Amino acid sequence: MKYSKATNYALHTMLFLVSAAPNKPIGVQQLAERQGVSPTYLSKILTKLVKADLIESASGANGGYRLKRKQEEISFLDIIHAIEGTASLFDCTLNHSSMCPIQQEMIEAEQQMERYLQNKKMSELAVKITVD
Amino acid sequence: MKYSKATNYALHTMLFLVSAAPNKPIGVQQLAERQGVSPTYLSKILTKLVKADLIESASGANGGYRLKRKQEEISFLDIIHAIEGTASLFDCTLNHSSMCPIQQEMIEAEQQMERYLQNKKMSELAVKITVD
DNA sequence: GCGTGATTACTCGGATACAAGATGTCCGAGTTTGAGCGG
DNA sequence: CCGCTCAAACTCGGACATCTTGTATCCGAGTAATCACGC
Repeated sequence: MKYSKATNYALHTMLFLVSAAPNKPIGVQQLAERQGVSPTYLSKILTKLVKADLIESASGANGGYRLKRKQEEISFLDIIHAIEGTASLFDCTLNHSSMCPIQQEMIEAEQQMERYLQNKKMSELAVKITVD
Repeated sequence: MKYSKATNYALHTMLFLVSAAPNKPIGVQQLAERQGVSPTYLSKILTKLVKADLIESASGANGGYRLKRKQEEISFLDIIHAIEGTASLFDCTLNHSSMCPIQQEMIEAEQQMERYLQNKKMSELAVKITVD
């Protein structure tokens, strides 16, 4: 089990957008070059973020992507869910007579992690990245 | 990101072993049939549990698998780590100048989940499965 | 100047190629139990 | 009754085959800003 690279790209892109000027859209080329990934692939990832209503896109010349919400209203979990989906990490394929106790514990464990990510907002990190 | 089916099989097998007689080894065929999976595949999974020192195997006739530790000393995390490995869920592939702040948060989030799984012992579930 | 059209710089979406890992199967080898058989 | 041998019931491990998913590329289409040109 691993988080996908796409999640990695998404998080870093969001972090960059947060630290950039809020109004000017930033082209996908610039974002891709910064992370060493192809622009076409990154745009595919960003499309998911657009559909999740985290960012918005401006087409045409001088187009690009910019935040749609405030920093304080964007959590790690929002981004991760946009990329990885919201399905549970664990599926009990066995058809028990009753609800699977293992499944219940796994869901609870997962929620522990999600609660933390839900409370982590982009604004907390925006301070740290003045240089890098 | 998903937990693998192997983890599912491993957890259910452990739960069954916990609720069974502690001394008599249980054959892989019986375990496999119960979960609707091929015996050869399940044995491959159980080999990992053996290497993790959670269970032990007895070869030859009347052989099989049995617990190596007490119920109270086997946590969900032990089993999951045995199957999925202990590597971090998130890898920042970008080579920052400094340690990646995103990576740090993700590791912290992951530890939230692992702490919960570490504290969940098999003995807690053994009670629930009298029927199922 | 001022509209109008062409060019340019972008995003968007589908189709497709590629790679890696998860999933599952097959088979030969080693190991223990227990039954059968001969002394 | 004892000991030997042999078959049966197991696990073990490596080598495959297959399938799904993540990763990445290519290309045509649409869209908005900007520039050029003619009036």
